[in-house]
Amino acid sequence: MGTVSKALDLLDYFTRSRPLIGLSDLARLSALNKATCFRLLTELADHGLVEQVGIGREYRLGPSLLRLAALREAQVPTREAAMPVLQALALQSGETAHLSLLMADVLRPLAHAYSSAHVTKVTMEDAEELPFHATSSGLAVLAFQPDAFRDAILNRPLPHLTHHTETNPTTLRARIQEVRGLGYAESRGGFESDVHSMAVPLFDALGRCSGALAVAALGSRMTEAQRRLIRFALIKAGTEITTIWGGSLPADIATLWRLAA
Amino acid sequence: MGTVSKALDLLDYFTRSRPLIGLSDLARLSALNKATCFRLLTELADHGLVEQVGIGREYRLGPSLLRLAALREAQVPTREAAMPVLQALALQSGETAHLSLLMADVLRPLAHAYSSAHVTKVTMEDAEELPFHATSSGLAVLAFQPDAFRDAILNRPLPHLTHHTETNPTTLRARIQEVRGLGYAESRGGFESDVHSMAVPLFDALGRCSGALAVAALGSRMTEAQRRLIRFALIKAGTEITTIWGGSLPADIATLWRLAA
DNA sequence: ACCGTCGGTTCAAATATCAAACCGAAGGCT
DNA sequence: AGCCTTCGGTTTGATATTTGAACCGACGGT
Repeated sequence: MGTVSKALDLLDYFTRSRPLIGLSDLARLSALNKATCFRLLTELADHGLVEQVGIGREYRLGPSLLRLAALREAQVPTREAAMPVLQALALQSGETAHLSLLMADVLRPLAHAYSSAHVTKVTMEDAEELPFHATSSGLAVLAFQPDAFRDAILNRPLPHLTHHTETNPTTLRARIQEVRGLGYAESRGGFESDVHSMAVPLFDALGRCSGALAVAALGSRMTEAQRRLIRFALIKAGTEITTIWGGSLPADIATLWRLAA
Repeated sequence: MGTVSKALDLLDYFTRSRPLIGLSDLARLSALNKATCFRLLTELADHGLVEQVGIGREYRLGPSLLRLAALREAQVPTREAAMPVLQALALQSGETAHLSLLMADVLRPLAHAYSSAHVTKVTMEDAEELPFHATSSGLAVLAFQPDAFRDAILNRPLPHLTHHTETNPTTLRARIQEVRGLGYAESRGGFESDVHSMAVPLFDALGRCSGALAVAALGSRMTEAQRRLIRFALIKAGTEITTIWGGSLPADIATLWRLAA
């Protein structure tokens, strides 16, 4: 692994639940030498990607990220453009809606919107990464990736997260094939017990499936009528976001979704 | 310079006016070997900090930046929290308002808001960096930095940008001292001819001056009455943003601003 | 068919990383 | 107070990685 990767890996240790990390902690977390870790952090800090909160204190993500992200959004409007649709989806479905993006080879939640229809809801603040095999978003995205990518994902170890997690690559391939045939994906408690979710793929201006849009609800609320309603709302919202992104649906999906509307 | 710095420097070559860069171009721009540049880009791409638009095509900033920026904003609300105040400032002043942040050792514009009061306005899209010595924001920030930082900035070469740019370190020190005494900074055509701007420092929760708030107008519109109005609006908005950020004003500035209100 | 340039790859020579030990300062515990 | 641990940060010399120049094959223009 290259030096740059080591440095960039450090950034991923900062999460919502662990926003501040000291040098020694980070060295332990990353299994890097403390001296190396220090040098990497210093270089990251020189560019404003991390900053130190005090003098001789912990590190946190830095302000340059805001600027780079704003630049990215200016060129490829992604998050801001999708937010209104995401909020409408949460409102219509009465459940938690979230949007995930494929970042290199991991799927990460980027934005979410809650409904106030129920006091019990699926929260998204804690999720850092959505496993492909155990979430509806993951399956939706995987169904529209090149074979090599899908194979690479399915060939690495697939952790059991709940007792409902499907981890058999062959079964998963079949489920993914099914997703292509239906135009949406579904997961029942594969990521978190009691959470039932449905997702549709999103396509960007390059024609790639670069993310997924999902609605997650408590399993107990997922009646047949509710599933129909969510599927309908997802397809509508998915079409909108793909359009806003300047993307276009694969022909078969376009047909499927048109019929569902 | 370390490997990581070289990689991170690459990110700064992407701008609003040059959002897509090919490998060879970037190698030339950065004066890096093409092989090195390629490897660095590949590592950046593996983490989603850049991405390739097609196959064997140009690179652009990647989606992971959105996620990291969202994480930073979640921990240290900066941009989103200041936007409403910034917009109100543009409205009140009838001119372009902008907010800049100190990122490591450079001052960069982070957000701006326009007024529709005049069809001629100062635009901010193109500015990538605000030179400390030639902008009101730069002077405002510099006035509240540790001596070592100020000295480091003033000791490096200070480019002439217009025929009004002040580049004499001694004179600049005096102007900075003046800024501390007034509680705001002013610049007349030092960055761009015909642009007259005023700025106040902003303070974060760590007590540092980590940015500046400015109003920039065509020099011809900067009447004495207008300057008074803008100074008043800036002080009000600056107080608000510092408060929102959980920061507090240095005692002398708090007094100055209270008297001005 | 030629030329220049593109993105990407290869292999000695130069440079950065590693592990371990060390430093002064700060905080907890007895 | 005194002791002990941990903190952020620095140094060392052996080792592994990065570097840079030349080199591909492919593409587009002439």
